[in-house]
Amino acid sequence: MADDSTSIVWFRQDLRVRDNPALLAAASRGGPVVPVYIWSPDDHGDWEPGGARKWWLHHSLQSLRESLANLGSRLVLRQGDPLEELRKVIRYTGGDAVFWNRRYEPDLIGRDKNIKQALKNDGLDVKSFNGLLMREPWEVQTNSGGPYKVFTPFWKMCLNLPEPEKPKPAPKRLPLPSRWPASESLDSLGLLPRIDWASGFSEKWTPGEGGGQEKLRRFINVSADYADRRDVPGDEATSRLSPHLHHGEVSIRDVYHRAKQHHAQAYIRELGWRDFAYHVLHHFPHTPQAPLQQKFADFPWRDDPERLTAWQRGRTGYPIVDAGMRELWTTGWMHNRVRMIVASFLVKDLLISWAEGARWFWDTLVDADLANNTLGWQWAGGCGADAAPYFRVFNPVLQGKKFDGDGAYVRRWCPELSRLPDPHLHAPWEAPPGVLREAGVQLGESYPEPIVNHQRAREQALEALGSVKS
DNA sequence: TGAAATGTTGGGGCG
DNA sequence: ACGCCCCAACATTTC
Repeated sequence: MADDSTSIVWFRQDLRVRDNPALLAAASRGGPVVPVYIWSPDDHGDWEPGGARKWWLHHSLQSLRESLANLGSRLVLRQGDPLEELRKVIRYTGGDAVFWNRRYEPDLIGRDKNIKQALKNDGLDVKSFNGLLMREPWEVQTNSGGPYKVFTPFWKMCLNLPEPEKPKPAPKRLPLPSRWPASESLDSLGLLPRIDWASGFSEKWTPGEGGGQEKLRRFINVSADYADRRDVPGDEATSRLSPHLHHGEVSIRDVYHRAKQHHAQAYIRELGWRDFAYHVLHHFPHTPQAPLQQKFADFPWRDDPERLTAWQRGRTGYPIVDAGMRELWTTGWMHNRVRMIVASFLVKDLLISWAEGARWFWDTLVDADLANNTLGWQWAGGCGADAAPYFRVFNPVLQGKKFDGDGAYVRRWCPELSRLPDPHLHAPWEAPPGVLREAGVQLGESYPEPIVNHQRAREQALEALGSVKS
């Protein structure tokens, strides 16, 4: 292999320099390397990245540019049709190889396949790698050769397979080609919101590889408590790695091996859910749009814009639900236990379609991920893989008392309730008038009355969902 | 990765 | 001392 042959690395959902197989493959050829990112939102079909993720992407690209600068390189930013832009870069730099790490969204698999074939026809060396998952969707099969629809047997099978490889360090340096292609400015991609609703995000998040490594380090130190405390949203016992993992800023292999060293089995199992979500999405590519279980195809979900808005804005009158929705709006993220609670509330208490919830999460979550979002919402909706049975209805008051007993979470996100004593915090409408007055709470004024009666809503949901026939 | 309804048990109060 | 009731605590079943 000639030392001067130039390699293009097409960055996508792998915005890191450590343990990046495509980047390492390029670097190991010994010649110049051209890192490229192409903004092409039209390729995502109905699932163009939402507002929160675009905010994240902007900052992540900035961070990647700095990481590459530390290796003596730069990042070429382009927008438009990926094949066209790649060809322009190849022509300009005289590159003879293109490497990338695979993506798995249904719309992108087809696109990438076409690009690979076209570039091969151009006479280039084209290779793709796994930079995102412990197991790629097709690596895991039932004994009869089909896809899994239930997590536990899927995970059992995964545990029988050889371990994910150890992560590899970043390349030492990336030589520049003699001709450097033009790059658009980061601002010109228009990723930042016009109205600055994301100001709360930067207090909580540092997008990019450095921020991800920092979160990983912090989490590993407390990971011994994960199994016991991961369901307590007022604690910081979960990893908060999801947006970093989604954007590929930390390597899943890195996370896996660090967690394993610390015997964080319960956490590794959660990483397994992520692989499972990709597995299901790959084998059932219609699931972002339609329920996996056919019998739910025509379910008469309610169209109730008023209640949907109340849910979105955190004004349902159920403190744990409202706290979660406000955390989401303010920080672009929500604790996983609370995601289940608010999802159950939308789908079962309000009988609004899981798809409406998925849409809202898609636009507001910095970790919005088509596989995880689809699996999670269909789970809550009872219509997906390993779905919650229709009769499993979360009681928002009991969930609040059980997982936020000291009220730290609700008090943080619903400060207008913060002076309510613990016994009434999760059901303010049941508090005696004197207690409410004392706490400065005026139901219907400073905090909403419940928009539905949970007991009645539960019965209606059981009746409606129970009539679904297979 | 639930909750409510129903059933069972066992201890304490009390006539 | 005994039976009866109450009810909390736990277990099981049902949705």
